Amino acid sequence: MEWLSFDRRRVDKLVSECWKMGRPPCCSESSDLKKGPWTPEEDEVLTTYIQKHGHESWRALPKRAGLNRCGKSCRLRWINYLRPDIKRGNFSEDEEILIINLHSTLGNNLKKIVNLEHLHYRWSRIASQLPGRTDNEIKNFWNTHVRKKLLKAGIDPKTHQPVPNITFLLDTISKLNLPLKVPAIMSPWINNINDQLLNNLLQFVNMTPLPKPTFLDSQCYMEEMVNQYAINRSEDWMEYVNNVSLEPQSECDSIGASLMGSYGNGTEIPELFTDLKSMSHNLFMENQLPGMSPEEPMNLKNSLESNAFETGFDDYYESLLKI
DNA sequence: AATAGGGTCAACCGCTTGTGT
DNA sequence: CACACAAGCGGTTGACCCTAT
Repeated sequence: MEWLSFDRRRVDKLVSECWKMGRPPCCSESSDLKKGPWTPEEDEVLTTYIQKHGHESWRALPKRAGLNRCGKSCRLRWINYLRPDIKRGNFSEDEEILIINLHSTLGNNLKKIVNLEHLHYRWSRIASQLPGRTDNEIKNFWNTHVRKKLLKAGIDPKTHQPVPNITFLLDTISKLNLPLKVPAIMSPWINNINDQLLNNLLQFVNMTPLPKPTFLDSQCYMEEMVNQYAINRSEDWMEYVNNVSLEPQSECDSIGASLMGSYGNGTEIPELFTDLKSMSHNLFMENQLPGMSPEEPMNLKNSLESNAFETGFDDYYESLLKI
């Protein structure tokens, strides 16, 4: 029970620290300090106090100023809203371009190279280049405007690279003339055709490119999953998958799991199709790929739903290529 | 007119980093 | 070096607003 002891150590540490200090942590839930939107009166009190005394200690500030808020809340309110040099209003086109440029250069600083989930954008560093704008404001602007704009233009907002086009990928696959023992779209994983195609497919499935250092690992991982499943074909396989060192993307898991089902003797095709259908549905209806015409997702979905079970792999594959 | 759904953004939460002792 | 505390940071939430039906 390693995971349990880890959590417990952490919790014990926090609890003992609280007892030692003889007070609850800042902004604890049990505290009766006010939360939520600030009133104009509170703003006035905070502004007046800071203009008169500054903010050398945020923790001590609310008590001295007579505010029933925690220091953290006061700090946020001052920095993001009350500061006199705050520039309010819409972002200009120049600001937007600058944000995108800064995001592409500063944004890819990886805190931990090994895991994309830990990719942190340096909003504060970006904000420091835009006088009067706060990191919070830029972060919101990015998430609500710029991100969507880039996606619409077919650019991955995380990498600033063009997103691979599904039609192009299917066309490429069709030229490879693969045996259709498994759905052709899945073949690259087990046939090891070429790295670029596999990478494109992984990008397509995950919506973002895999980090370069782990790409080959992902390929080996997929192949190893196939081998392990072919050898064991038992519930132990899931245990194996859960214990490998490389963390797979969840979508890859789903494809891998589907692929495993058909790899050994091909008797689990219906399950494979079920997974493919739901996977395709999720990919095309929920995460609509940028750069596609509006009809494409629906066409593919219809094609999958109407053809997959009745006509078998070859027709299914053909129907994909016709889109 | 009512309301469902989506967009926006201020504020919060939890974790990390920096600093002083 | 270890610890305690403050401050900073990025991700997420939820209230509010607008628009389409």
